[in-house]
Amino acid sequence: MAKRVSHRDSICGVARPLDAIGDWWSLLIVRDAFDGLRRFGEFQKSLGLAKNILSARLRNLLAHGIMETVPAADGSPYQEYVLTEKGRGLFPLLVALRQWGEDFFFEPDEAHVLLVDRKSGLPVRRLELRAQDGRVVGAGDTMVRLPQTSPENGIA
Amino acid sequence: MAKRVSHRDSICGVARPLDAIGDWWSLLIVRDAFDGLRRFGEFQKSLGLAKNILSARLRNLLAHGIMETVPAADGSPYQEYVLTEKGRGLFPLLVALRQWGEDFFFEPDEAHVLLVDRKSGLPVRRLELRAQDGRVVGAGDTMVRLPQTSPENGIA
DNA sequence: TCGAGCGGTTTTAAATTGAAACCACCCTGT
DNA sequence: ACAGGGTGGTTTCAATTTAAAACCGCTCGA
Repeated sequence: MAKRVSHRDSICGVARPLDAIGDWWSLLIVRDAFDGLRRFGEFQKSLGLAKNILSARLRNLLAHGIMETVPAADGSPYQEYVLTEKGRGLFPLLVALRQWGEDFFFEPDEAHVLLVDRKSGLPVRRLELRAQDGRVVGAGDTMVRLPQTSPENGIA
Repeated sequence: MAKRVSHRDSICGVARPLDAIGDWWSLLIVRDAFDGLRRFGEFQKSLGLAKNILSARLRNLLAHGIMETVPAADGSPYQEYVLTEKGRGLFPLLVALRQWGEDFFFEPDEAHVLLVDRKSGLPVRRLELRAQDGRVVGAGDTMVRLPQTSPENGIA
């Protein structure tokens, strides 16, 4: 469960969150939670994974503060799993993943779900990274700056 | 290697790309590739993973068209691994992951790398999802529309 | 009080991971 | 020619993780 990462990775800002999510199942659970699923059985039916795995993944998400349990909500004596603010912070990541999937994993004419703005019903725009002045920047237009040392290339 | 996902997932637009990436190591390899790393040994030294694992992950990334091998580049008789356009399409996802990490995985005063605009040297803006009319939309402002059926809630 | 649904845990086999050893190829020096 | 080192892997094997299935306990309604 606790995958050890190198020091370089622990400061890098990418490996640490990856470690918290755990594995892909966790991300699919989070996606379903955004969909409004809350109950153990709902996740299990939606994802089709074994109950012990789901149990372990939920426990991990709870331990990392990505989800939390709330007592009842609709009378039943069971608890429900809901996203915390930290968990809701994963929304852009899921959108990025979805848009990447739309770009490269579906044939142009292949049917797939579409993320639309609830108010207008129109598809949302593409995620774009912008600099402070509003320019859209790509990977090559960015670099990472290390904490106190001199700048260095890449997006590390 | 080939994790089976349900039909619901195969159309969902999230599970399919997840399956292609494979696991977290692959995403760290892609991150390093954005950093300019190209050689087997560079990846291995940077990530500190076993050579057989790196070999398997690179093979998987090649198989999914996320990276490709190019013959030489600098005289050496070896091949190099570079991102394809599909692989470069993962940039927003990595940025989303990084920004989430910055938000929730570092103490306010804790040193961490910063993604900056290369031209201005200033930090990049936050990724924002916008509707066609330019409004910033969050998870609750969106829904998914299935291919030919009636609309349905959630971000599925 | 019986049974069913829900939410797990335990058990067990199978698959995956990862460390280390091994190997092949090319280049360099002598 | 050939010894040695760097690079890029594959193979081997033990240990961990995964996953399916059985089991368990609780609550509720009949």
